[in-house]
Amino acid sequence: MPHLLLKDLPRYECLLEAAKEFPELDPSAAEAFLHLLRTGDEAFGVIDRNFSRHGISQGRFSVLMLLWRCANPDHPLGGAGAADCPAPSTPAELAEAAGVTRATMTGLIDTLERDGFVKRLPDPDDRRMMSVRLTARGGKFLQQFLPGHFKAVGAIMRPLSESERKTLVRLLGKIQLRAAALNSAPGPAAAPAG
Amino acid sequence: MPHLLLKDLPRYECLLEAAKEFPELDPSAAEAFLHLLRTGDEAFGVIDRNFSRHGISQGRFSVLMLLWRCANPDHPLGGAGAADCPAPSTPAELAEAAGVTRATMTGLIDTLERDGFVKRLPDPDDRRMMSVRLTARGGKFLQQFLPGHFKAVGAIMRPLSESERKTLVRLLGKIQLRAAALNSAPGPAAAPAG
DNA sequence: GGCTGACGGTTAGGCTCCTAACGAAAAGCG
DNA sequence: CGCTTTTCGTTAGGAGCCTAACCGTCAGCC
Repeated sequence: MPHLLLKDLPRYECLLEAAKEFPELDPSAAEAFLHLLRTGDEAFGVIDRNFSRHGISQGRFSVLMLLWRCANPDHPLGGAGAADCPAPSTPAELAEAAGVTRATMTGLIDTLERDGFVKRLPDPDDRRMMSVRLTARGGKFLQQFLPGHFKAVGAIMRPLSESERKTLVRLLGKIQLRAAALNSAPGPAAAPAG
Repeated sequence: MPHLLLKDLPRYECLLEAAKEFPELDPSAAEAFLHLLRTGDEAFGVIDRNFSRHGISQGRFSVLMLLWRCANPDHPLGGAGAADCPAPSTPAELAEAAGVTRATMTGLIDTLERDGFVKRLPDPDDRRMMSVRLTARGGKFLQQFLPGHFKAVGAIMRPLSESERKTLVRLLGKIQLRAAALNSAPGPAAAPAG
């Protein structure tokens, strides 16, 4: 599992107390932040257990989904919208789409190829390039794996009503936008006010 | 950075489309789930950049905070509430509090001790045990690091109003509870309906 | 044509996490 | 007291991610 997070989060009263000493500490922001990371971790843990039960990891799953979309352009799943779908198939494109480095993608493809889920094909036009394809075995694996995966995702979100889910997505979207801006900003610790 | 996540999330319409083929796929659940992981990742990325700027990691930070609470019991920060604070100081206790294995904690303490932030002391009563203490240098580091850290956390959450933060925490709490239950359940992929 | 620069995939080495197993020390029990 | 079981910290080995550097190939430019 990913990050490392304190098992017991500080209580809100403790944050209030600590804010007296650190004026930079915004108690409600810290509380929301800790809950966000914590919940994301816990939710990921559920599907990660499901992943490892089937002998794959999040990274490998992402690659398979991207390649699956490429193999079956009819399927709307697997990444961005089908309309602007450039069907990533080279390691560099896959790395870009999955948000990892090319080096990491090499390793992922290595193990996927070793397990027979994908295969590398040399590009006839550009001898630098490779084309990665999903094998029949890889496609079969996804067909068997996905129902359980979707079921698990549904189970996690079951406590939320439809309107609550909408609200959650809206609030998360605000944070995500903000965080993306902060992440791309080159500045030091302090953040621009805008 | 931790997980690996698709850079471009599938759009809601695509999920709707895919649900026709996979009846197990709950579109709104999948959308909320993807946003949750994605946002958590992005938010973590912001503070992780701050961490690496100061030469530490999330794991090392957690250990320092836990030890800091132990060194200054007056401080309300650093972990669970101050009331039920057993002041973790042995590697096993730290591992339990931080939610990692003892083996991982050994590695974290190794590097922290190498950098002079903590030191190991043998327990006079039980020769198996060690006591880990924050050094003056470690405390000084935290005093210098925390304001910027809190500032970054505040910056991430700035787009949300106080009431929105409350709502977010409430919704996340529901998911967290559910995910924790699913994680501790021994069953296979499918989840109990309750 | 030949040189230089950019790009594609890979390799090497590091960090953090994990599981499995170890040796030393304590605790339970005859 | 001896024996087993538990607990503590550590070590060994693996997976996934990263950055930095590499080599082969393509493209621009004289």
